[in-house]
Amino acid sequence: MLSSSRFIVAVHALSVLARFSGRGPVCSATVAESVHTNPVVIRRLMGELEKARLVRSVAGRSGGFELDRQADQITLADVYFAVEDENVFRMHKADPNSRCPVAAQLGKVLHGPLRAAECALHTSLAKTTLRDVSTAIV
Amino acid sequence: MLSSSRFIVAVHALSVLARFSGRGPVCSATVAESVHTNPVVIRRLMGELEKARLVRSVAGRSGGFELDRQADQITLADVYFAVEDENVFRMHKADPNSRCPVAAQLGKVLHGPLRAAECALHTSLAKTTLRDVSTAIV
DNA sequence: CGCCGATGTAACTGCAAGGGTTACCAAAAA
DNA sequence: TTTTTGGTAACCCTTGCAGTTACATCGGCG
Repeated sequence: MLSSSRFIVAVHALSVLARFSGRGPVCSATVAESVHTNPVVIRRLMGELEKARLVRSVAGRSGGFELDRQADQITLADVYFAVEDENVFRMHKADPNSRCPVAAQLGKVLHGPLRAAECALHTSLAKTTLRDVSTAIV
Repeated sequence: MLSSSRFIVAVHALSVLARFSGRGPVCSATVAESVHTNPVVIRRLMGELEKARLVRSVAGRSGGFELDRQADQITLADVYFAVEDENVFRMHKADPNSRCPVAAQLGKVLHGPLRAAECALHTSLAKTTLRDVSTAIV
C-alpha cells in the first residue's frame, strides 16, 4: 500500500485552516510551524489540496490558504485520495507473457479484490469529516 | 499508507505454492523465477510468512517451502498484514507538548477513525482466499 | 559417512521517493 | 513602490527496498 506521512500532514494542515476559518487566510509559515516542517513542504501539499478543491490560495501580501468548503463537507477520504497515490496497492513488474500462468494472470485476478479493498477504505474514511476532527480538538 | 510491492509478491509466491500443493516443497529459486526476482528476496519474504504460520520451510536437500494451511484457510488479509507494516497509516513526528492544540492532540483524535479504516481494509481483504486466487488461474 | 542442494542470514550496492532547504519569480495588498 | 505572500525549480540528504554475493548450516541421498 502506498504511503508517506503526507496524509497525516494534510489533515493537520486542514485542521489548522478549519480553526482559523472566517478570520482570513493562513500563511504557509504559520501552518508549517504547527506541523513542524518547512513552509515549502506545506505549499507543495496545498497545491495538491487545491487541485482537489479542498482549499484555495490567496496570493500577495497578507495572503495564504483557506478552506474551499465547509469543514463538514470535507471527509478524511477526500484528503487521503487527494494526497496519496491513486492506486493503493503497488504492483510488482507484471509479465503477461510469462510461461508461468501465475505470473501471467495474477494481475488480472487480483484486480477485483484490490479495488474492493480500496473502496472499503474510502467508505470508512468518508465517515469522518474535518469538522469532526477539529471540534474534537480543544 | 504503507507500501511496497511485497504484498503482491507474497500473494504471487503463495499462489505458486498452492499450485504445487501436495507435490512436495518448492525451492526459492523456482518461486523467484516465476516472480522475476532473486531467490534471496523470496527467502526473506518467506521468513515473514513463516512467522505468520502461512508457510513452513523444509531444510536440507530437496527442501523448499510449502503452505502451512489449506489454501482456503489463507486470506488476502492474512498475507497483507503478515508482510506489510503493522500500522497502515504513517504518522508524522508528533509533538504532544506543542503550544498548538492541533499538533498536540491530532494523533489521539485521529486514532479511532484510522483504526476503523484499517479494520475495513482487513475485512474486505479477508473475503478473498488464496484458493479463490489460485483457482482463477488456469 | 560425506556430498550436494537447499534454507538462513549478513553485508554490501544501487536506486528511487520523500522531505528539507535555498533561491528566485510573480502577484497583490499596503 | 515596497513588502509579504504563494509558486516552483533545483539541489542535497536520508531512508527503505530490491538485488546481489557470500557463506554457514542443515539434512536427504547415494
